[in-house]
Amino acid sequence: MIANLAATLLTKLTVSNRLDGEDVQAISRLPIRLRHLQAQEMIIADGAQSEDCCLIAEGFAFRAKSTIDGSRQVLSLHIPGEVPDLQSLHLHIMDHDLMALTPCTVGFIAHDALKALNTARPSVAAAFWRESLIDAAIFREWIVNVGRRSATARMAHLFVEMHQRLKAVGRTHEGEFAFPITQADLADCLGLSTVHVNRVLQTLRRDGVLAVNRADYHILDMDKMSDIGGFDPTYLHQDPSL
Amino acid sequence: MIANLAATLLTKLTVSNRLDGEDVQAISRLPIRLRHLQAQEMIIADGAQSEDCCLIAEGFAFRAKSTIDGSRQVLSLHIPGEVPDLQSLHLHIMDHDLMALTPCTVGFIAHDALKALNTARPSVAAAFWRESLIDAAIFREWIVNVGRRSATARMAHLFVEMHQRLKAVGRTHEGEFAFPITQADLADCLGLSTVHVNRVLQTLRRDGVLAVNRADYHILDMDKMSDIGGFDPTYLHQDPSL
DNA sequence: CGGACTGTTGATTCGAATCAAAACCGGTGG
DNA sequence: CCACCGGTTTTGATTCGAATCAACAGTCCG
Repeated sequence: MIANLAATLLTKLTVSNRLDGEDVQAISRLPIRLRHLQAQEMIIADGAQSEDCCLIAEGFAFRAKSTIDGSRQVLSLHIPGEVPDLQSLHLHIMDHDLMALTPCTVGFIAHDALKALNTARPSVAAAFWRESLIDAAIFREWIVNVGRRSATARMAHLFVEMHQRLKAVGRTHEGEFAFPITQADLADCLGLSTVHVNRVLQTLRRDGVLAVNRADYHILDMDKMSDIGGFDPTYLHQDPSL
Repeated sequence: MIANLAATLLTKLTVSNRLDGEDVQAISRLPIRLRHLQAQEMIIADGAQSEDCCLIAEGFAFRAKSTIDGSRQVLSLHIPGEVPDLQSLHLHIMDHDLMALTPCTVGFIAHDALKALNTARPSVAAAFWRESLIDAAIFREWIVNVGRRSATARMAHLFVEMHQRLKAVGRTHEGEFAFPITQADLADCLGLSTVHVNRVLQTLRRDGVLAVNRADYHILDMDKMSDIGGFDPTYLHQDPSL
């Protein structure tokens, strides 16, 4: 079990980082507390302080922030192998919510254990730091997305990003991937209304670039979809040598 | 000179981090190469690889990304004491532009020197990591800003944020601060058109919450401005103990 | 079967973009 | 000292993308 969890983490870490055998060993030895979560279950709430980090083993999670007038903005989507609250290692108060998007299996790793690992293995610390910087790079792209792209481009960009990230951990099959998100949550990712999300989805389907069947997304024409979204993968920093 | 640059960096670092005497010494000994920049001068371009980080000593800088259709989104604004391209330490290719907003004095610090410092003094490494996480926290808030807030709220939020950050390094006087930005650049920060920025500015002035005289911004009613922007300072993580 | 989400459709409104032009400002040079 | 210039700010008229409001259909599940 725990071995499986660590393996998921390692799969993700090695997308963007080089780790040697000792690093892998040390990570595999991390004590991880398993937990199962329901869809929409809160993992850590805005304002809370936590003593551990959450590793997603199976399912999707998201981070979000609510404004006073009740509207919500999703800040990031997280896939298996990611640690969406890695920042809590150094920022001790949450400035947003972390929630399960779908039913999830997650592992909790104590801050103390992670800190000890970082001290013992600087290369692992560097990898985690780099992961948190990639996180920030994705935030930057999302600022561009909601700030300057049309509704259609935004949505296309998000789909290509999710495909690219899932592909890197082997969770796609020729443009197809599981993406279990409601249109309402999509709207909160993109800064749009659900009604408009629904309409934009229809045009993407009508134009033959996307097929959706429940949670099964299929990007039928990746080049066209990338074009529509103005997608450039540089910001994902998936090449460990760069 | 170099001592002055390091002092500016230390002022900023100690807003959010605890550093001991040895840390301060080590930072003060960093070799820094001085440079003067004109307004709108490129510091590092999207796609470039750099060997050093840029410390702002005087003036303002910004990071921005351009979409294919030519529009631009500003991702962050940077004030004296900040290192806007700290991420280049671990992400070796730029995924956005870094430019001077105003005439700037900046110091360049070699990656090698910073990496040596991080190895020698883990507490400094932790401080820099934390700084980069605060950077990410600000990105998150900006996603909310452009994604879910009205034009007026966005602008108010940005003004309060800038005031709060400048205040922390002693660059405000009772709601007044120098903020030398054109309405066009403001528009690119907020995902708005310049025309609309101009109109929103007028309403803020008319409502008596803001006075602007060239680059001199004066928030006349901080509570009201914070209210309009829905501002909550938690995300700035200015308390080193949290 | 009924109820609660989720997705879909249509009609209407509204905030902000766009287009276009004028006013303003600081600097430069004749 | 004033005419001129480029950049910035301001104003008005119009258009447009997306939100809102409201209702209805589909699907899952107890």
